[in-house]
Amino acid sequence: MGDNPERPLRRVYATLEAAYGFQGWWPLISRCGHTGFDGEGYRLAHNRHSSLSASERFEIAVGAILTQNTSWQNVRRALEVLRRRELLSPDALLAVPSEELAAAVRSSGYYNEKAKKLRLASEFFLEGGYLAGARPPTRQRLLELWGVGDETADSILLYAFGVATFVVDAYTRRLLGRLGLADARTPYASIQRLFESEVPREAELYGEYHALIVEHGKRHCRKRPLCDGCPLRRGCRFGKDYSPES
DNA sequence: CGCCAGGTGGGAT
DNA sequence: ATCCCACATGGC
Repeated sequence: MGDNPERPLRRVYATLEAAYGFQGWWPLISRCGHTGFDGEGYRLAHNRHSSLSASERFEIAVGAILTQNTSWQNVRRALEVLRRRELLSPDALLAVPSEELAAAVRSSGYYNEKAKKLRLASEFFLEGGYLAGARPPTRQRLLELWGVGDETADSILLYAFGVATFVVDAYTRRLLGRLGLADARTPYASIQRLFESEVPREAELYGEYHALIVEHGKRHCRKRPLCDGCPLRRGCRFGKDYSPES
């Protein structure tokens, strides 16, 4: 995958994979088998050799909500607190007072709203029986949940349930903008369609692609771009050797 | 200090 | 449909 000039997003994938290597998202604190803290990264978990437990699925959904407009660093601390207090299950989470839950996720910001979102999501998963049978909810059902929008719904579907839906986030939008493939007003669904029409519809591939975009977003494609050494310099409007064709 | 980080819902235009 | 805003912490 990667060298079809008609499909620029295949080439982008190949370039990012070559530059950063296999990512293997989603980062799961419960799979690192240790106590504490490791500076940059928890081990990645979701790859084709390992399927997820109900508890891991729930942790992913919680992380997807907590990371709304928030750095993963801050989310990770909150997840650690939740784990230490044994609140990383829908039942346990619903059993504590809202104020206590909010305090636990304080570091992730918007903690009152996020506490409410976590409670609603917990009820949703319990009542739908989604975690037990690993039977994914529909996208539409997820979107009916207060606090779950397009990106969060797709993240949960893709990373917690292995449904092949492409996740579009701020990094994705920014990258496509700089590559001249979208602009600030391109709707979520259009960007998603762009990827899904070009990239073979496989959950592993979508998961890896999104992870690579996030890595690229952190290393180079920030709001203020760091074009030095950027693997996508060629073909990017911010790069020195911009050329629309290549 | 100010800006930024893997958004979302509610309200006004 | 499309803007505008509140929501909030921690790192640089």
